Amino acid sequence: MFNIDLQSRIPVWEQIVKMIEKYIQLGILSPGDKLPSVRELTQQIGINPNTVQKAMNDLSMRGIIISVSGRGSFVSRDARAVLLEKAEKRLPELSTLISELLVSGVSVDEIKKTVQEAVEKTEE
Amino acid sequence: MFNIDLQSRIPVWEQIVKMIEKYIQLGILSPGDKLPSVRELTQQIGINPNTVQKAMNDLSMRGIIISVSGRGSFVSRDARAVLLEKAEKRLPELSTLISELLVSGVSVDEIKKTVQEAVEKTEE
Amino acid sequence: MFNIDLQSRIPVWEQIVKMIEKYIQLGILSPGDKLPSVRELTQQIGINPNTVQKAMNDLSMRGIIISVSGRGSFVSRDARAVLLEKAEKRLPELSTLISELLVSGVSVDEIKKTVQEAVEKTEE
Amino acid sequence: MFNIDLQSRIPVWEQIVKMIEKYIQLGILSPGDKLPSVRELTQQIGINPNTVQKAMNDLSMRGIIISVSGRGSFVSRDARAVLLEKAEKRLPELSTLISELLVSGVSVDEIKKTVQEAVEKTEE
DNA sequence: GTGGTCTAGACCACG
DNA sequence: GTGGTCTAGACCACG
Repeated sequence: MFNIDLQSRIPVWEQIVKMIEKYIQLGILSPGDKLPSVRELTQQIGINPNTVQKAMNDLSMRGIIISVSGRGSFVSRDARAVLLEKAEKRLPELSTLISELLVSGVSVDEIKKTVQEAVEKTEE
Repeated sequence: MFNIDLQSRIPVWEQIVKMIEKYIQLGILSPGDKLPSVRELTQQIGINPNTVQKAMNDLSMRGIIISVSGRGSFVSRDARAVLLEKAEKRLPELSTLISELLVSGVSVDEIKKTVQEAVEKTEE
Repeated sequence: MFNIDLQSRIPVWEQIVKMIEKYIQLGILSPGDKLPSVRELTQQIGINPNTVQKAMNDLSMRGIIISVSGRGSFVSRDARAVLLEKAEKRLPELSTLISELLVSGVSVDEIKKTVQEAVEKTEE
Repeated sequence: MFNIDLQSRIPVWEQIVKMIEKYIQLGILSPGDKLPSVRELTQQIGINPNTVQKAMNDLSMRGIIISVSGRGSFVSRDARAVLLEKAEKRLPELSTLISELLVSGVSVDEIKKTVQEAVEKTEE
């Protein structure tokens, strides 16, 4: 369930954050659902509790999950809204990436084809 | 001429690399042209010489520039080819980004609009 | 009748204590009145019996209620006096909060307005 | 310079956050100023580096400081604006506290006197 | 059992 | 030297 790459330049705690966000976006985790506990995730991923805790803390501070001491962590009501808002803010990244590719000599056709394929593949 | 963001999570040396690559791609620097010296760049950007050196080493190792000791660094003949090849390899990044945006709830229309605008803006 | 916020950082047992104190202060519960049993409260609030018990112990220890084994708990004679004494001790909290708000740049007017409104709203 | 109470129910990292916020609000630290390094604070306060790091991370995520790896942490441009915004959100706390005191039997006069004194003391 | 805090300390990339 | 990441593990209050 969790594919963590310890060699990646992306910190492990961020990878955990991304994974959980993805599960929420895909509807595998819905608002109100209980997340696995820090200890469970620790065992599943085979990693230190503090690293998991850091991921949970980040999600909690951004209002994506709500952590209740002694009870567990739960997907917040507006988790998806928060994630959508975050994604909207990433649209400039898309602009930048496309500019860079074009300037490097990648053709418009190639870019549009890649975009189209990504859209189709995701919508399945 | 050099917009370096010290607060960015991208290392300064990588930002310098990107800048020089961009100048080459835009034709501001052409094959055979002499690059400013490490000293000049250091002063212009107002940064540690080692950082500039690291950027130059990276460009040199990838065959984008050729450093001749005692004479300076020059844009290589096949600099643009190297950069195109690198860009082609970045197309999967585009796929990934689009998937992530879609999964987060960003609409296909919004993405296509952003892509179109970026293309038009760059082609001007 | 009991608004318990499980997500609050304030422990549930403290929230129960506050609620009961409030009922006494508002005269909904008067000296000599019998409190609902632990069982009743447990069901009403839908929470662990130990948590309710902990709240009762605290109230009992501070002389606000008197627990008679086998008979139940009753509001003590000097419950209100105890609560007033406790409140007087909280005046420094008020000072601290106001200082913090002022130092943060909140205007004196805004603070006085908030104070006035709170007074009027409570006195109704 | 740092009064940390290890016995307090407020976590040490939060106490550090509060301290730094206060210095910014009082103008002892101004936008652009460099904060002491994690290691310096660690020694000054006599506490574990991770605890200090946690405080810095919190300030950084809320946009109050900007941490530049390898260079240090700096007070952000809009640090004071962020702090003011946070304080405005705390005005309901003031309402609640006053209501609670009144309901407990504290007189309006006593409350207004305390408010007035706090204002005068802070404005000196 | 649960999340949260804290210590002690190693290691990393960057500048 | 700097911030950031991570491990290993203890302890706490709460429920």
